[in-house]
Order: sequence, then C-alpha cells, then structure tokens
Amino acid sequence: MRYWLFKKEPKNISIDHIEEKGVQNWHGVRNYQARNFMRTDMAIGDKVLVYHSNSEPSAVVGLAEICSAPYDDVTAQDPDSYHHDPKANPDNPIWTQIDIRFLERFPTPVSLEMIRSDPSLQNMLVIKRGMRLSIQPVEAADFEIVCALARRAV
DNA sequence: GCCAACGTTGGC
DNA sequence: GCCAACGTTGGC
Repeated sequence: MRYWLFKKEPKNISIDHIEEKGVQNWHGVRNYQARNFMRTDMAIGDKVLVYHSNSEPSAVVGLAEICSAPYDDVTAQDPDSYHHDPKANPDNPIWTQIDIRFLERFPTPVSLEMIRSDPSLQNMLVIKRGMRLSIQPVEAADFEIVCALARRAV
C-alpha cells in the first residue's frame, strides 16, 4: 500500500465536502506529474492525507482512501468548467481523476508549521520550497507520524 | 530544442 | 494582496 497527500484549497474541495459526500471525485488536476501518479502508481485502498492549502492555517486535516480506478476527468472537456482545457476532447481526454472515500477527520490538524518544526518530518515534500504538486507521494513512516500527531486529543 | 514571457500556485 | 517559484507556451 502507498500513501499520498492530496492538496486542495478548501473553498474548492474541503474535508467537509468529502465527509458530507462520503465519496469525492478528485477532479481538476492539470499537472502531468500529478496525473501520472493517479494513472500508474495508485491502487484502491491507498491512504490519502487530505491537505487544505491557502488556508488558515494550511494543514493536513483528515484521512481518506483511494476507492476507484483512474478515469477520465471530463471537466476538461466542458467549456463552462473552471478547469476547462481546450485541447481535451473525447478522443483525447488528457486528464484523469480518481475517487476517494472519507475515513476520518483529524481532531488536531497538522499544520505546515508543525510539519516544518518536527525533526522527523523534514523529508516531506509538502514543506519543500516551491513545491506546488497537488498530489504528492508520502513515505509510510511520515504518514504514521502525521497520523499520530493528528489523532492526539486537543 | 532553447529559453523568455507568461500564468498559476500558494505561503505569508 | 504580494511575490517567489514553478510549469507551460510559443517564437525562433
């Protein structure tokens, strides 16, 4: 099993949305590296840290799991979509999405600052300068540490 | 295939 | 809202 961090501004998709819907399609990814993670490296059951970016504070706020195979992100073909890509069409959908299932909301969100100040989490991609990937692989050890921090009672 | 210009991301 | 850092685009 692999571990991932999915980043989104909460005004687009938040842990509230994911909990409410139970299953959330993760659409709107328009970066080839992030797309290729979905296409080739993810499997059903992989665990996903849900991260709120551009937030107060930006933080890992919950846990989900991959619950579908990758499939076409048709919002790319919709001229009215915020995520429209004029190069995408049914013969060449270009972009991919995947479904995640809500598992848990963390009692203690793990903020960027907490990750940055934890000596054992210094390899996490999310704190790397200039890191903008919206889908990032996470090491198993880092995943366990983040979950342990997040599940502490406040 | 280089690389400058541009648009976007996202922390602050 | 600012702006550093990055990915993408397109002229050459």
